[in-house]
Amino acid sequence: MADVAERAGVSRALVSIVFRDQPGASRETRERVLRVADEIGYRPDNAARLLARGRSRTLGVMFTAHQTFHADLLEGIYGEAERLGYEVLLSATAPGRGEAKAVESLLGHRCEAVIMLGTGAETAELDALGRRTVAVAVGRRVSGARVDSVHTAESKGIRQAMDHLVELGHRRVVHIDGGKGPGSAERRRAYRAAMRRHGLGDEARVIPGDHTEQSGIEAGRLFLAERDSGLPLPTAVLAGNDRCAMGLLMALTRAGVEVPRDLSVVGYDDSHLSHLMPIGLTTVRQDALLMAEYAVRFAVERLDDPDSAPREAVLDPKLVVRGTSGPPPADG
Amino acid sequence: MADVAERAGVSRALVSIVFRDQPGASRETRERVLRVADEIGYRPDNAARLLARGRSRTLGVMFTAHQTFHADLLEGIYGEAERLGYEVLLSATAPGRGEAKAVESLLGHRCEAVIMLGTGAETAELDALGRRTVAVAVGRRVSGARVDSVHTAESKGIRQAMDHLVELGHRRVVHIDGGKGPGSAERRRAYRAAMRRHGLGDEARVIPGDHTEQSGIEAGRLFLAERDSGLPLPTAVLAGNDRCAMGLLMALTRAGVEVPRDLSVVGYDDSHLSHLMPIGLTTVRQDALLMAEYAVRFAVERLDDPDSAPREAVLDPKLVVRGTSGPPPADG
DNA sequence: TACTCGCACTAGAGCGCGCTAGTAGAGCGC
DNA sequence: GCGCTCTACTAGCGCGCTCTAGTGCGAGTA
Repeated sequence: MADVAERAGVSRALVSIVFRDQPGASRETRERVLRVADEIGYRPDNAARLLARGRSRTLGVMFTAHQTFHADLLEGIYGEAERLGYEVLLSATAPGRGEAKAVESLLGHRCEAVIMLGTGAETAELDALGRRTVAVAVGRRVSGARVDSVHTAESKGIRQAMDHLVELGHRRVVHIDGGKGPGSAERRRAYRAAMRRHGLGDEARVIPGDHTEQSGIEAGRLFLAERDSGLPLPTAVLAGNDRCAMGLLMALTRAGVEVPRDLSVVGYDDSHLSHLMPIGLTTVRQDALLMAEYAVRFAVERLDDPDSAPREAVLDPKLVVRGTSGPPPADG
Repeated sequence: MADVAERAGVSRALVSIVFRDQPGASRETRERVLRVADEIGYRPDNAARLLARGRSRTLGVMFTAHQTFHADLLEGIYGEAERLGYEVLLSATAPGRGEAKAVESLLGHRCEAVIMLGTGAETAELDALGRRTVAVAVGRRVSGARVDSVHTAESKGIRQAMDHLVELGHRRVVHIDGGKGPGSAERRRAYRAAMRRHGLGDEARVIPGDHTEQSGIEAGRLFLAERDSGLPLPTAVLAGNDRCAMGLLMALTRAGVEVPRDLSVVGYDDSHLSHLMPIGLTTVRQDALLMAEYAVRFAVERLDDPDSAPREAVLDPKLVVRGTSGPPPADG
């Protein structure tokens, strides 16, 4: 910076003004400074900038590497953040790298806020984080913590899916649980409620799982083992999310169970994956773009007014009927 | 920091020593400082740290949000970086956010090196970047640029896949190109060479595409349209990568073309996806973990010795035969 | 005793910027 | 001529830390 100033024949302060696009420099000086900077390859140093300014205008985003829905969200986050003049830093959770680590990394790099995609953290942990910094949880309902949240009305989505299945004639509808995954508790509850509402309370069955393909595969194996020992297959399965649904589909199809003839499958997320099955996945769409926008806006607005009450955006999901759902088999 | 020093009755310098885990502080002072820091919630400020230290010990990683193979790589990168005492910052490319932007963001945050997963940049751009900072390209061969690279021996992988297909009896093997995607040029070349070697030079056919599901879908549509106008289907397709293969599979299966009975499909990457098709995808495995380790090590070693010549790690890929490849139809 | 040595600790410069307070000079009215 | 304002620019402190060059002190050595 000093070099630039000297070469351009101005003070360092003026160079600073030029690079911050602030008024107080004439048109020609501005151009001269920029030209000189370009010549000697000067680029303002972020660390020093942050230090001097006190604010980083950077949002940290924690996500899970293999969660395809997160990739959808990321795109939206980048867009909205740019529009509002914020930078985005990413930190992934992965096997061997827990949420705490990912968040520490973000905070260590001076993010002013942390947006957590699909966190599985306890309310108390979230609250602690929310008190230490600005935090937004996406894809999960949070109550009693100093954290904004953006999620879809899980119950509505599940209800739509259940109505769809029951209308097709299904009765033995099983739910594969999402474990501690975001939204799981609500989905489970909504599933139970819907079953009751349709007079199928006795048929309700929840299989523990999580939001990975693996848990879908395991559930599939379980069903097959049950069938082999004489029990009937469910006629429809409501998976915890699309990845789980994909795993289930794979396990079933490999074993010769035909979807949706023998069994219907419904996912949740409408992630990229959903279009890609040979027969499209019937699923519940969450509007990733809109969720991303809300998340960023919540973070930014709370930065401007840190003491406002935690907010919650609840978006309406929408059932997308594709090829994996159909009438139950005649003997079902 | 000053607060901590005062409360603990020591100088700021000593607090610094304690937090950097450096020798020069007695056991009890160390504990006292840490206790005090904990009490008042002090955490060292990264920006100031970087500024003062001159080094950030942070690696930047550019990746593509929806590229599942990148997620595999990320896990490996985090692991190896941690082992070597480096932090990792992520920046995604996405629609509306090009590579240049992603890289600028990383550099702006003081990453000492940039690891680019699957870059489509020109050699000249890479060279310019390599001169400005330490850069490593993963998944793509780079020559003539001041950049280290890690990739698999594309030609070997393609050759294995082609040998496999020809051995099964295929002759009309078509290649869907990966466009400007990493490794595409080599794969295309290897495909042509393999066809010639098998005496099928006249049958060689490359369809332009890229590394997305969409391009697989389009290729599928093309094949189907050709079939409808009386031309024969290819008997096997070598896709640019797994995502492309998935798209192709979807398009074909929907149209009633049965894989591998009517047509065989081979992918490239052995990403997460490959296991998930109802019939597993025959594909060429790239060892993501090993690639990640090489990438990180190259970056770190070049930081220690910036003037060393660019290095290249070429790993051996391995054909993984699953369910999408079989003998060609009798009339093929 | 006088000296070196090692350990625990401190003073203070400096990292590369942003920002506040201030200056120089041009233009204007009276 | 004077004071006034406005624009274009500058001096220099401070952000929170690291790091070099020290100081002081007790133990070991000649």
